[in-house]
Amino acid sequence: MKRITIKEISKALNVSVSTVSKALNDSYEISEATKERIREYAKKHKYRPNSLALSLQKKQTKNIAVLVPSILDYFFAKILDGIEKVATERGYNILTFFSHESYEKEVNTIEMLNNGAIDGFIACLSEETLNLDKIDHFKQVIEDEVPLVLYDRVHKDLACDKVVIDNVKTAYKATRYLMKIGCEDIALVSTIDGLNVGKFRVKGYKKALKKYGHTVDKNKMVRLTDAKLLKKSVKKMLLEQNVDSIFAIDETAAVLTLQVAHSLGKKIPQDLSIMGFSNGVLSENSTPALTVVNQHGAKIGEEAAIRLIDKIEGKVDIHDISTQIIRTELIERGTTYRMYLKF
Amino acid sequence: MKRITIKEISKALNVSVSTVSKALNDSYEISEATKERIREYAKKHKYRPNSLALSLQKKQTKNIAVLVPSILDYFFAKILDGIEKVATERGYNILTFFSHESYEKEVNTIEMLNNGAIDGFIACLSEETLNLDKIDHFKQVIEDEVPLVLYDRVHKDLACDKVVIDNVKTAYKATRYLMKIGCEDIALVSTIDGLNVGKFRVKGYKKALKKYGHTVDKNKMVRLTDAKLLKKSVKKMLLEQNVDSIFAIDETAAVLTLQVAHSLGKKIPQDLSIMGFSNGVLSENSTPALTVVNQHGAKIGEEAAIRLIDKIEGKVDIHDISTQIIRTELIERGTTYRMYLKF
DNA sequence: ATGAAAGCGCTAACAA
DNA sequence: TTGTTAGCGCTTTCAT
Repeated sequence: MKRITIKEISKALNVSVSTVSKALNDSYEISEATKERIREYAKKHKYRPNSLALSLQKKQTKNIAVLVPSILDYFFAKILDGIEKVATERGYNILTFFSHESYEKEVNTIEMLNNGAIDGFIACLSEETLNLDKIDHFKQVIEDEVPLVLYDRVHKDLACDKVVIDNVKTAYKATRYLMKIGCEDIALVSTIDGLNVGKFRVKGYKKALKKYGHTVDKNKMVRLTDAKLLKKSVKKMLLEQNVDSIFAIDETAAVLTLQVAHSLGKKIPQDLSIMGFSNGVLSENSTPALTVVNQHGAKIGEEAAIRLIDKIEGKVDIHDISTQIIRTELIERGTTYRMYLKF
Repeated sequence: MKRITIKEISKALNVSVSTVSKALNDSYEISEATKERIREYAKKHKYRPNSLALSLQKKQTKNIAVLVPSILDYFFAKILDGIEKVATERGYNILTFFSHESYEKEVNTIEMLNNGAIDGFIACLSEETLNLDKIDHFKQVIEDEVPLVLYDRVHKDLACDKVVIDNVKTAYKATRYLMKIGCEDIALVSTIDGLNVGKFRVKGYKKALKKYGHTVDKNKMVRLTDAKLLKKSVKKMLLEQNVDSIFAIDETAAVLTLQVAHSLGKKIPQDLSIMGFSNGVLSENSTPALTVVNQHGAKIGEEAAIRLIDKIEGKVDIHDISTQIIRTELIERGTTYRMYLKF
């Protein structure tokens, strides 16, 4: 059965299109009798207003675009889930795009969409974009006054709303916690050294070490993207260096570190404490379960969506930009040994 | 800077809107000189055609809706990733909705969208929908002749395209493999007994047992949704029953089973073999890594998208419906002990 | 080679 | 209370 239009209803019922439109929108101008007649006919023929025509007219689509580096990453999945939740509640649909860390995909997506197809953007910069340091496509969005909210991986030169965590502070907290429970030689392992957030975490780690009189030792920092190479390096470090704990600043690093430790026959946490970052399924289900600093993915997504929609609906002035910092939390589980609790 | 329209260009250049339209579409009717003038002006003022107006006119949105039970499930994330890949390649955007296994959310989503907002649906039935056995909302979509492709969790009464795996056969294969490598007492653990796919897998398991002369023993089947209860039951089973292997028909079941086995001090795979289903991050990163029957999530998504878009673009007749069965594969890893290889 | 006009489906200001 | 008309931004026939 073909979809029916307002025009066809008007013809069938011998009234004008505007009468039909008003009746269907329950306008006070139309008599109850006419309304009833029209409603009945509409219902019978399963009338559904064409959303494109509405959008064109109202100049708003109720669609928002969401750019995600990778949906296979649990942290981003949680963020997207949070975004979708709020969007649905507030009557918006989300168009999702996975950049797979490609600058080109990111640019293409934005260019394709920045033409009235959506009411706003929620995005996380791809790794390549960050490395290339090319952000003109986002600048264009801002210039066009299309609402834009960046999350997690942001850029200081982009004057728009942001929802992030404090990576430096969180890493600082995590490192300090390890010292608190008695660790003396805290190593660091990272598979995300190419990301600004990764660098921030290293910064926080170093800061904490210095603050409490420890020295930063290059030999106790393994920062590699390749899993095999990283495991090899961690193994070497564990064998050659004096290390009683490891701060793995991303989930992959944590899992790999745990595997190396197991393969070396280390008892976790007695022989070695491990602190993870971000609370994914892997961290939760490892043996032992990982102690981590958790970033609330869902919350990040929700806040980003709230902010964006507030902007879209004019509840917040388009020029009023803010950076929202979502709190992180330490979850103590099985990979850290609490010798005592200092300070 | 506000976005510019074709009308404004026409005014500025003192030509008609149709001339501008044709010029921008590189029509042969327009002189090169005029085209150049118009193109230049358009470029200078960053003209972008309004996609809504185009959609309204062409009666196609280049948007497809994707319904996913939960994006936090790695298997579904892979499927969505596959869908997005194909959609992007073929110039379509995807609107994503997460039902969180809610019938109501599913119905609302479909009703909201079935009005020209999208060109087609790709969906996986929610658990609640399956249990309620209410599928009128999908029937309506089919009746409206809006292209629809169902994946993974489908329904026999829905006459539309489907992309699935053969759950019975795959479970049969997995069970038979365990027997092949020498297992005599194969138990089954499931956390998805509420799903039709779960029931199919149990069926395949039983079928294999019978086929090779084993008896189906209720005491060796644990089917519970709650993690705590399930672990307790599995533990009990492992202590009281004679079991040399376990077929965990979903990833959660596999992980929990592994945890119980560890807690009981079982050596895996020497004391107990475990076969998982679906190859998620957990299966890959467990210790030991799980032997699993893998379902190719990305492939499922890609095929679903290809089929849908072919339907949308009329490359396939709307009434020509098919069920595509994606092959599964056994990945042998660390949780199965190969005593020998029978048959 | 260019333009006028109709139409996609709908809303809304204005008229009757 | 109901209808006429213009317009959202664009494409496309049909004139010119």
